[in-house]
Amino acid sequence: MVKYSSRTLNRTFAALADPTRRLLLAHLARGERCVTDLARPHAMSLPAVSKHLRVLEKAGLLRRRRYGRVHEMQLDAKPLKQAAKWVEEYRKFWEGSLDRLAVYLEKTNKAVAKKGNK
Amino acid sequence: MVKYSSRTLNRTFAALADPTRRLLLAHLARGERCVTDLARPHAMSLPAVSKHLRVLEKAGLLRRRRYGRVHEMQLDAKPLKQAAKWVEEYRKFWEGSLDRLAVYLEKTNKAVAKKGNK
DNA sequence: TAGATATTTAACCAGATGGTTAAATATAGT
DNA sequence: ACTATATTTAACCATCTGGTTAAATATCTA
Repeated sequence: MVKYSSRTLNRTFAALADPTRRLLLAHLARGERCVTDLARPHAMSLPAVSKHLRVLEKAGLLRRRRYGRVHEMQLDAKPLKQAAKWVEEYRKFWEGSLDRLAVYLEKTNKAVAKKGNK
Repeated sequence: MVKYSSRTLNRTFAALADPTRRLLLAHLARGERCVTDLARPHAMSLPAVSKHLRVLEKAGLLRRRRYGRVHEMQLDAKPLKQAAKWVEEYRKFWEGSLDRLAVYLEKTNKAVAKKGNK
């Protein structure tokens, strides 16, 4: 068993739950970018993107450095490591999904038989 | 590159962002459970747990079968597979984090030198 | 049929989220 | 000093979220 910080997982998964933020991370994965560059491909205002970046920052998924008026963002994937570990705990369950389906169908049939029909 | 359904990832990550729901999944991983059993260890009302279960269900993370008045829940981890794949795309970034830190420090020093101090 | 049990639905509430526009702040360039 | 650029902050709004309590629904048991 791995030890997880609940708050960290909350923030990490919540940050990943938004498609704009996942795209921002993907862009960051291709190098540091300033806010304006990161915002350009998104059909939304700059303040909206700024907010998304702050969410990612609070989740520890990016670091910010200021060079004059320009804020340079850098991906920090470390929180994803914990998230990945958490998800991996369930790997055996999706890998065994066919066996599980068989059990499911068997049980269903029993239940149907018990009720007489449908 | 893997193909992801954005909606599925939205729902999966959002479902995982709540600690109550993560606990419910952990309990489900130990076998099927009815709503009352799942609710017992949680310090909240039954309708609250019922809502959480519906969120998990809509995210495809559990299947529900009714035996009379009892609803039996079963973990379905398949959506986690996609989530895991998405996260894994970033593995190289957290594994290379030390190299990245070195780059970071070097750049910082350059910037500091340029500005003269602090 | 009456009463207990399992679960959901409804109505409500406070606070978070994701967006907007307008204004403020900070820096850069002329 | 003025103007342009990069970014945030503020104020606002609609919708979602996570909880509550009370009532409805469905089923089981006596």
